[in-house]
Amino acid sequence: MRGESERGAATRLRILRTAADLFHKQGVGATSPDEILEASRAGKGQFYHYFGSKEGLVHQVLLSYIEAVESGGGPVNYEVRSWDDLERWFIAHIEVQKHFRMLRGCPFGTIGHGVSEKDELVRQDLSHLFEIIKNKLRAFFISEQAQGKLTADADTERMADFCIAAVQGAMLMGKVKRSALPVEAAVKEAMAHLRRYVARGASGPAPGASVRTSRPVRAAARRRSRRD
Amino acid sequence: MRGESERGAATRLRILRTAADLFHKQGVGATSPDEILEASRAGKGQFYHYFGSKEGLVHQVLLSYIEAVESGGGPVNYEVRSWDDLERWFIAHIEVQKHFRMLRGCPFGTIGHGVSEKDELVRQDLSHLFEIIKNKLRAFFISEQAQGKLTADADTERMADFCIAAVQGAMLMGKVKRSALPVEAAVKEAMAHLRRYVARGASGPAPGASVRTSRPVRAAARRRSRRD
DNA sequence: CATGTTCTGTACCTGTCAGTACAATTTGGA
DNA sequence: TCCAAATTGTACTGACAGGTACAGAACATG
Repeated sequence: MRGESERGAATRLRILRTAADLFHKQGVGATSPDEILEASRAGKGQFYHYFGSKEGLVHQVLLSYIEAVESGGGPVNYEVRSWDDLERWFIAHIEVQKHFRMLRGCPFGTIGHGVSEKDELVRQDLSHLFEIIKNKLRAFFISEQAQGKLTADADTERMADFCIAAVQGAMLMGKVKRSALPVEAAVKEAMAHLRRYVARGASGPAPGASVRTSRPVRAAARRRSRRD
Repeated sequence: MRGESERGAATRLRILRTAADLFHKQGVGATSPDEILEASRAGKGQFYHYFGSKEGLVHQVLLSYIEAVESGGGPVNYEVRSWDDLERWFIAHIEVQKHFRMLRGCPFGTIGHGVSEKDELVRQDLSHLFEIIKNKLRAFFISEQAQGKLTADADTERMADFCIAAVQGAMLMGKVKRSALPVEAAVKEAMAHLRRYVARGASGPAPGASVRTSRPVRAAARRRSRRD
């Protein structure tokens, strides 16, 4: 017998998913191994067998997030190829938050705010994760720029940083105020700002102004836990 | 003898300030009363005499933040009366973060991300705090609008929400990446966006483009703890 | 200086934290 | 079938969490 059996992999994944959900709900610090184990119906044995320590679990959770961002498995699609895609990317975050009745922020941001000097490894994982997201967004801006569709003053790196900051800040406000209004306000302004970098007379698809709910996001969010 | 003596008030304030610093540094959940008490050289007796519980302490810390925002005691000036004031408001946040070597985020945001459903009182305090800040920023936009200095599509409430979200998100990214670059990028884009609401031909002071360090902020930040 | 009040320090309590030890059980291949 | 590795549950540990009890010290006023 070598490596991991099917049963083991299932248990491991069950713990991982439960942990991710609890971390998102109440933060890493406020979540004990015991709580995760009870919710995932597993024992201490498995936990330390598969993850070694709580920090190891957090690392694995973040790796799974990175995987989801890169492969598109999560409720948010990071493959942005048009301005409408970008708008959907923004709105997807609002939808996820609404799905949890405005009780939670962004899972990445929630973990990020909990890091201190002692959690250097976690910080690096998160930094990497945000860097991946940034580069995905930036790739779109660069592509547009290469086609001459952006104004001269557009800075693709700054634009990507701005997108992420706006979304993170918006979701924090949504959680603190338990309201979607500030989130929608911030996202709307952010999107308006980015669209102003579209060069006039560019032949790209006309930027639609309507803010609609993206269906795929809703469906994906529904897949996730419904209880809080 | 009635009320609080001078000595008592001093101890109380010492605990309060130490707690605020530790909460900012490592979050509420990761800070124990014992740790606060040791750092402020006080005993358990005082702690529960003055604050009743840890939650009571958090409440008092947030009240002191509200007071600082309203009276202008802190390192950030929330009395915005010009576009340059607004730019200084943005930059002040970056300066505070730099002062702590990019190891911390915003004190409000750090506490905010730690709240869960169990901390409803804390959440309300924070919501109130952000509302005050929002209204201070909004007051400036409304004033500009009343003078016909804003374009027709400017929405003062959304603009204020956007300011706060941008700053909060920017500071989170700064902390996670331990770099001021994404913070400066996000703040620059946010400021550029807001300035585009300035009506052409308005007679207000010409929006300066330079991003300089505001001296008063530096001095105020220096007053705070230097150790991490 | 008598006295009740405020202020302060220490000892202690119960529960939970992250983690270990280890035995029991299941499993897949020879 | 038999074995060794993989998997699982339970009991236990020292450390620390938030909080209480309480006695002693300082203090303002009569």
